[in-house]
Amino acid sequence: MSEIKVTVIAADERDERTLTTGTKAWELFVEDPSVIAARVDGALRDLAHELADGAEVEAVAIDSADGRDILRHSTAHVMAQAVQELFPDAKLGIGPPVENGFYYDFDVETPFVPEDLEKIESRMRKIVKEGQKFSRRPISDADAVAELKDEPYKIELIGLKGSGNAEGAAEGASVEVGAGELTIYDNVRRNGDVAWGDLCRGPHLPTTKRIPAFKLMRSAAAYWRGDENNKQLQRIYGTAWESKEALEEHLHRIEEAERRDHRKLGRDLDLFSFPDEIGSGLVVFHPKGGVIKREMEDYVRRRHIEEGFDYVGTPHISKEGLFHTSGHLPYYADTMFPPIEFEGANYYLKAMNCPMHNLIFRSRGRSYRELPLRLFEFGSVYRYEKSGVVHGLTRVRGLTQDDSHSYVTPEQAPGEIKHLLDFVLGLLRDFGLDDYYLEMSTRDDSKKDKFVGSDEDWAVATQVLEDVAKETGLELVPDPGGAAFYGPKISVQARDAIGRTWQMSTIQYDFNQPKGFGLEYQAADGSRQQPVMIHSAKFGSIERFFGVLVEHYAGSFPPWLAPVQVQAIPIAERHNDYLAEVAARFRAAGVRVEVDDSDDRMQKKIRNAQLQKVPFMLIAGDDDMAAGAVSFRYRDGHQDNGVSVDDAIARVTEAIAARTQV
RNA sequence: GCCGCCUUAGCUCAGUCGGUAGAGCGAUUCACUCGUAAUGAAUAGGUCGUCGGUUCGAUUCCGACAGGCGGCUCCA
Repeated sequence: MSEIKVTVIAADERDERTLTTGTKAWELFVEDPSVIAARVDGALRDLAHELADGAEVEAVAIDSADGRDILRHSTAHVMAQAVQELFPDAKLGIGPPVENGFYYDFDVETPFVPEDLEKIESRMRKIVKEGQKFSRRPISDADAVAELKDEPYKIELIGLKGSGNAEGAAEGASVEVGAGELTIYDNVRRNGDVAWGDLCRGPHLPTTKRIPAFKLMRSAAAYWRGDENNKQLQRIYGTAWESKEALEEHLHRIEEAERRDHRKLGRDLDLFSFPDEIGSGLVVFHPKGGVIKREMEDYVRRRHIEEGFDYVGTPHISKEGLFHTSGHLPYYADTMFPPIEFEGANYYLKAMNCPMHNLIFRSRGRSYRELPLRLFEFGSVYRYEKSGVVHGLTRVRGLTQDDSHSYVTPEQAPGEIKHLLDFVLGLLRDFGLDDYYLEMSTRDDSKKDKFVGSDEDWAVATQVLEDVAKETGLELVPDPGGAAFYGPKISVQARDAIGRTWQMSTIQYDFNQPKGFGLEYQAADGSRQQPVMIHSAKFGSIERFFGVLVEHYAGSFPPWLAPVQVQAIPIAERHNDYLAEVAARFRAAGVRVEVDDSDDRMQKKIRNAQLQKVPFMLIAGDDDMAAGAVSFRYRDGHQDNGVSVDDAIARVTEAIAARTQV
């Protein structure tokens, strides 16, 4: 038996080891049970991988990012085995790990119901307990096709791999068939019987016993290879973790997100509702939600004017010719409500504001001296969102954009885009969102019929946006195919308090609409030139931004946005008049204050104010009254007693003016 | 739009193996006036999402539609 040399890498340490030929990766890590795979020369491998001379080997722990992916992928296999044992006719789709879990798609006659998931889960526990070995077996394409003759979807994937298309075949398909040779992973029982097998490139855990904690979450339909023209398969989502504790924490995080759900908080805090009588995806703001909405709008309107925008107003509806000129009807008709026939013309609800703003630009001759010309409004638009996608405030059918269009010379465009980006990021910061990245949405060159304009114009527009985006130094994520039909866009993705990201602001470079509308300005040399227009929505939509703020703050708004800023609570009825006088002074200082003079006990009033997440509770009893003072109670329960009324007003108004959280 | 699940009082939810319903919170009224998260009592409130079908009888079974939830596709 000859010797080989390998290098074991751990953290920054490199350890040269001399081993006998045929040594498997697991032999290097026997003392560490958390190691479930190895990275050999940069590639993830099973622990059963045989090491070659000169190999560089790194342990992959189950609680690392790669380790969790492997764990979840293996758990997906166990689930698929359980499903096929319980439902022998189920055909396999794909089963990759995803963020926080995994899924596997199955073609079955009847969709899974919750009781099925329970059965599958208990069968999975049995398989885990059995300690079946994940055993890798290379196989030729032809043999694989023969062996998988009953698995039509797998055979389709093998065919795609042959055409070099596996990566694009479907999200997650690359975990089944990689670029190189095919492999099958057999699940082998302790007595050597093969219990189950699946086409898969791996790697996997050594045995099913190494799955510490998992849970099936839900089932849903999903189109085969993500294409709505294909058959729908039944997808089961699950999650798997390195320990029971980690699973519990994950489930707890889900609960936390549910606790913040803006749809629930919107009802609890009496902010807004979606009356059935009006229609799906159409929101009404109640008085308390209206306060927040108005504060948002007032502030944003003021900031736009400070940044050189002119406030304009346009109608919600227009004859169809306008949307032909803008390109909406040829390219965007599916997203618009059907027309209303009226006085011999078809009227459409507008889905975007830009055509109207173009008409304002065109209403008279324009000079280069007017540029950049910046038009801004809160424009209400209506979009026909498919019934299945409507979701709370984040996906609605009627929305209000804080929409602006900057008309500039081509030379001014980069500067204007930078101006808009700085403005947008500053606004988001003012609302407490200070963690974001940019997304660069470009045209999909393979679907040119979805986009209007020449290759050259698109190239210029994309380049200009990309240059400015890079200058910010923010993380820039490509989004191929995500552009609007008339031009590429940068969007700002903001992370909220619990790390979720939301698409907010967008900035789009448009050379098409100026052409379509025949927009022009007179240049210094007397010639007529075509401006570039730059679309920009800062919140994206008021409704969505509202929803994001509710979740970001979990309903505990900073004082400047809180519907009720101060809730005054008398200890006993005899303090009502005193607090009413104090409240009048707060009101005179511009503070939104309410006095709770109901019959409830003081403790109950505190509880109510707490549940309403009011930032300042102002309590007064005999002691305070005698001293001309009040006592603060904050949402976190801490108190500050005996504060003079003047100081109390100053404290509250300062917090409001500075837009700080308390 | 597609697949699955769901819809009972303002909210959260019981319940009826087919004989028209109940709790807690909330609301109203009365009593109580209390120093930092629920005082007590009484009262009101529901054509059981809508429309059809089966049935002597439907909130319950079946169907269609509407709305919601979770996904897929799509998106501010």
